[in-house]
Amino acid sequence: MKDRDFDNDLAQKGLRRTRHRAAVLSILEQSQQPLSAEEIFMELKAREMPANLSTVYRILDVLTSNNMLQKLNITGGKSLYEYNRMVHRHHLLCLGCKKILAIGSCPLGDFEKDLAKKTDFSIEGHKLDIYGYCPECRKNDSP
Amino acid sequence: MKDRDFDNDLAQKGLRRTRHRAAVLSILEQSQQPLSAEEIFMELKAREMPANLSTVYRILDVLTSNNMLQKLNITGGKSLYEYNRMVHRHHLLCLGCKKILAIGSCPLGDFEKDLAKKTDFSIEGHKLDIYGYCPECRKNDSP
DNA sequence: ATTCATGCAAATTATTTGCAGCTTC
DNA sequence: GAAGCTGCAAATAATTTGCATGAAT
Repeated sequence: MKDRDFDNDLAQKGLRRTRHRAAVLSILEQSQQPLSAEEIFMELKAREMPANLSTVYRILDVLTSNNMLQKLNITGGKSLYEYNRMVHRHHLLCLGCKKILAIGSCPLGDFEKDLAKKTDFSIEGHKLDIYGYCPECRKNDSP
Repeated sequence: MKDRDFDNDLAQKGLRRTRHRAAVLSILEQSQQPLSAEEIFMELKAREMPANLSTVYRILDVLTSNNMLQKLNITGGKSLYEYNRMVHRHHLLCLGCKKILAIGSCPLGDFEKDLAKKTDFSIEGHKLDIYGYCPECRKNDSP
């Protein structure tokens, strides 16, 4: 039932509806955190719908270029993917335990307008990630 | 004479002063753009001070962990490094020609305070990259 | 003299690609 | 049936590591 919705989303974008694509969308839509290709690969296996890792990468590519997902390059290591909820979203990362929280609000609207004026760029978007230590890690590491 | 300064900087951090380290600092300090490990590798060769690529990576690592450089993971491909000028700096990337401009100002001070209050994180820093099309690329691609 | 930096080659990690067979339209 | 997914194995790209040698303290 869940996956029906994703099938429609895929069709609307003119993409073929395959079990794997719908499943990837479902996994990311349900996840609180952005996931790596490999984590998605494992979750697919857990859902009895195993796919090859390269297939996972190809699916993530298609869905990202169709704006159904967003690709995050936060760490320099592996890329993370999240369901694109179409609301403007940023991330707060814990430097200790590496957990990632999504942040709802964004203070950059006026700043971008200003910047466009100053630089004569057309501003298309931005990435903002904020780093710190979460309450738990601060407690455990207190000097 | 330039490199003397960097030697001092290295010494102050308790790091050994080697020609290669000073040269990497000098290259990045003089560069308008963040550079990749490979670009630095080539620039070292151009300056008649060739180093092995893995040495370059090791140098970039040390200098980054000592806060003399900043590592940027903007693209998901190769990491870029820039001289840490200790002023708060962000980047404006052209999606067309991939040029990167540094932006001086940052609007996030109050936002971070707010966020710290709401989430109980201690905020240590952030990364902000802004994407758009530069004047030239807009001219060339106008539909 | 000791500690650490470097070069080299080989290993690792994340991701991409070519091609044959199978699904979806 | 044609277009285009998928699996598999092999290729690539960026970065890391082990070890012997050489340079900085």
